[in-house]
Amino acid sequence: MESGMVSVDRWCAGSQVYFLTHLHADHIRGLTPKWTRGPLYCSRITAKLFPIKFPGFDLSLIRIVEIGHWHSVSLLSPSSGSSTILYFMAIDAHHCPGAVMYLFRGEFGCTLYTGDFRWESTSERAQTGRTMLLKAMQDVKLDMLYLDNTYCNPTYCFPSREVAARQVLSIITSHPNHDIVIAVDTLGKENLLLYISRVLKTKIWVWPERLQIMHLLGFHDIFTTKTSVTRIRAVPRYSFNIETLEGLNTMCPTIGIMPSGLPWASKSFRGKEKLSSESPPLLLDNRWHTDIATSSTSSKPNGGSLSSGRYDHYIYTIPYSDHSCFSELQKFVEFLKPTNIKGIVSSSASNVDPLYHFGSLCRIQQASELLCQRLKSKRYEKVGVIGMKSPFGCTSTMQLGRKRRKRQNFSASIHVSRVRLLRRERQGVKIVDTDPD
DNA sequence: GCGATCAGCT
DNA sequence: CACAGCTGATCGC
Repeated sequence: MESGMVSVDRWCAGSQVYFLTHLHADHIRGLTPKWTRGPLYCSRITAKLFPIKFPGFDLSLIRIVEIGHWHSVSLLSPSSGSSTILYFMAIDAHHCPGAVMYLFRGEFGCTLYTGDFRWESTSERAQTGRTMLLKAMQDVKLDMLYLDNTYCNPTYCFPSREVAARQVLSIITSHPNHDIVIAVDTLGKENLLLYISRVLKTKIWVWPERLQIMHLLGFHDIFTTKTSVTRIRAVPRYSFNIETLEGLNTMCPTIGIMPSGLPWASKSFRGKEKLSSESPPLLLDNRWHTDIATSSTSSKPNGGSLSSGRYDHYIYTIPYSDHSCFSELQKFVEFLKPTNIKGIVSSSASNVDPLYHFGSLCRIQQASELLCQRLKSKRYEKVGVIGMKSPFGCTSTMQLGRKRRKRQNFSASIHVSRVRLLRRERQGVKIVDTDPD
């Protein structure tokens, strides 16, 4: 296969088929309602939600990929004109509704693109995925793994969502007379809300657009837009801050719950925190990455007694994450034993290269060599292209989207040149050669 | 004027 | 630090 035939979460011109893993904003950047570049493959749930994100989108371009089934598409080599068949399967990514990983097989070999995913290896859901992957790859090795390396660092350690959900519930039940606001995005963390609703036998308020999404997802009697019927509200994360909580507390005692895998999520509130010596601190410390992760439920305010002190009086951060933690990534890689790995999130301060941590788990002998090459060339990279030897001796490439991450600290001149390079990339770099990466 | 893209922020 | 995603500025047709 030549370059530009297949794109995943990447929406530049030049591919014959386009794959979407899920509908979060950083994976659909570049996709517009006027899309005409080619067929777009996605899961059934994503297809159902699609018109909300892209009203007026030509739905005849959407191809639904059923989870757990092999699909195929014939692709044309732009230079030789010969055709080749791409086989692909979607596997539940356990991230947000509709999120899938894609397993590709073709003359280029076997590639798995996880997109954003959570691999709670002990859960029943992950067992299904494990079985599916085992069955789909029983006779082949995985040549390339594109991995959600959001938390690909041993410092990222957090419990399963089941455990985190119990922590959230415990906080709510320990504040029986408080209003509760929970920060959520436009998609994701539905299971947390469903769990709260089920156990507490209460409806949960959501904003009108979110209610529409809940209805499309099939949740009809659980959510409401009437504030009078419940003390629990799920609110947009961007509306969730110290000022909002302080404002709410002038009217009614209210606590906020921030479900996030980011260990520093609570710190972002510190800048605006107004210290009060009278009321006790309510925020959970963020040491869950060391102790709470291993305890069943620990939701007592300040239960872990962080030495650096208190955070906000109203906001609890809970390690409820839709991305895999480091140990889960490790298990995933051990399970798949890929020949090579590449992160789908480009470099940032604490997200290091998957090859650095998992290179020894790969089957390639030259892991360190590859890493050296990568470190030299990755700074300005946005677009990933896989190049693999096929069983037939030709080289193939596939264009893949990369998440954009905030830039690091650079000197002014380096920063400027990097901005320029990044800008050029965002305007669409066409990959012609096989990437040595 | 409008949609697409980007910077900045949380 | 930045999960995902908003707002407002700017670009380009």
